[in-house]
Amino acid sequence: MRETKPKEFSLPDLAAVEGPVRMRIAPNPSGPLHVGHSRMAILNDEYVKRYGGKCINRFEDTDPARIDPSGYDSILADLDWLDVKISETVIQSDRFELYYGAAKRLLEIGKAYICTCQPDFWRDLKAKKKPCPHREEPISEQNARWDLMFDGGFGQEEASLIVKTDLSHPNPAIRDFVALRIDETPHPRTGTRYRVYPLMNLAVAVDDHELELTHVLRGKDHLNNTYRQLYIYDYMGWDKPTYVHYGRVSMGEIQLSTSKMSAGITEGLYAGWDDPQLGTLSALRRRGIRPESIRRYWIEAGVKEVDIEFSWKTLYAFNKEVVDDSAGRFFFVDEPMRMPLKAPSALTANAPVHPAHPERGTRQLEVPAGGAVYLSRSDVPENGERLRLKDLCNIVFRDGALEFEGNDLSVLREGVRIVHWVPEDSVEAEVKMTDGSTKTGLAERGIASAKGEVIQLERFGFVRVEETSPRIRCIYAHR
RNA sequence: GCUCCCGUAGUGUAGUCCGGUCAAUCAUUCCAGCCUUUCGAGCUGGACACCCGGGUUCGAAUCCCGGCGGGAGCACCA
Repeated sequence: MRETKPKEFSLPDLAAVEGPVRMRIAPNPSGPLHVGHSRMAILNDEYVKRYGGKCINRFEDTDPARIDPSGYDSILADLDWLDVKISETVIQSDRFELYYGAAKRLLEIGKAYICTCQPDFWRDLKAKKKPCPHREEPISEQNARWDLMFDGGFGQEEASLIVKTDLSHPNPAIRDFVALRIDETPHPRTGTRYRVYPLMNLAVAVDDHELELTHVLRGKDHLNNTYRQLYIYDYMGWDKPTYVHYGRVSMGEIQLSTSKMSAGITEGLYAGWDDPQLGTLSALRRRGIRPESIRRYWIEAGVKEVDIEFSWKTLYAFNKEVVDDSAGRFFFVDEPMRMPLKAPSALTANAPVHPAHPERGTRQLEVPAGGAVYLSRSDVPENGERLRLKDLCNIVFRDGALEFEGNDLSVLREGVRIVHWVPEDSVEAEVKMTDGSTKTGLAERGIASAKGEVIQLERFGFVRVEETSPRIRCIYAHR
């Protein structure tokens, strides 16, 4: 059965939808969000938008050593910028009692045990499909050890609560898993109030159930975690949400590892989390990449379980579409070379602010008689070569000067190149590129009024004007 | 090593469940042409794919088997 091709790309329908959905995004507050993270946020948001319901933000901060306290705020800001609608935010470090309760119950119904083996020893046994000596000990023993865990009778790695699955499970990743551990590291939010920390599989299963989620969307790197969490659901007799696992995204060259970005910042390699070299959302925002473009990208990528390669080219193409209509045009000359212009009189260019919108007017650029213009080094013509100075006139280059050669546009048919230029009264400007370099040059004066806007530097690319004083500073977006 | 998942053009994606209308969709990319004003703009056109091998069938991208390839997990991280 063939259906008419939808003009707009859209996500496939979710399975098992009965009324409003409840979904969640579950960031770890270890730093700001990057493009990779934006996928889960946007996908969840899209489905909640389609079916109605709620999208819950849950901070997963159950590893005190891996939290950057600024993440709680920066992630919320990033989500807001992405236009992801959060109905409610919960923080796992507020909910430890809930996890303890579930863990205690698992212990009491014989589906969990407290192990005091050396971790390596326990892992080896597991690999051999053998139970550790504590696995089948009586409940009284287990309870005694539970108390010791909480009272401080055990130190880090001396005891942990383990959920039983199936030791003979063919997949070694699914056999018994740790659910509660002891950690003395102070937590940024709760300090030393707790010393027993849940691990993700316990916390996630309990929360997904408590929050009454209908659908869980996650990367397929969590596939085995899903299988583990399902054991908890079964033991507790909970209804299961519908899981969707999407494939891995390979992002290519760009640096996305939170720890590496953080290290790069301290080393001075990057100016901050929003350095244009990075793939953080704050960096993209600075460059003028619009959230709509990112959203469209992830919608087109879909939720298939295949691994995909991220294409910056495609994202840029989408962004160009979003941004082009409102981007005013300006001339910027990189590596400027002063070229005397021999013309019979003063010249004035009336360059359109936007070629598709004549109603927005023109930029008037004056070249006085006997004056000069600047060209980019790479545009300097060869002796005898003719050029079209865009929106100004035709010239021929002879003996180090540009000679006026009328204004007849038909020369373009002969293959004469068109180049951009700036007059002598232009202002210094710099463009921060995404490879960390900076291009300096001259821009027409009018650019000073475009602060904060995304503009197109003709024949150079789209940039966002970040500062206009004391000097013009732009961040490069894409061509 | 063990386990699981996946395999349509350069990159994504539709189609695969319910085999024919698929000599395979759309987007992006790339190339060419057009355009008396830019462009890396616009328009038009073009190029590029069903991992391989068997089998079932009148007919397979779609079903079966085998191979190959890619990814993930086997953490007291998430």
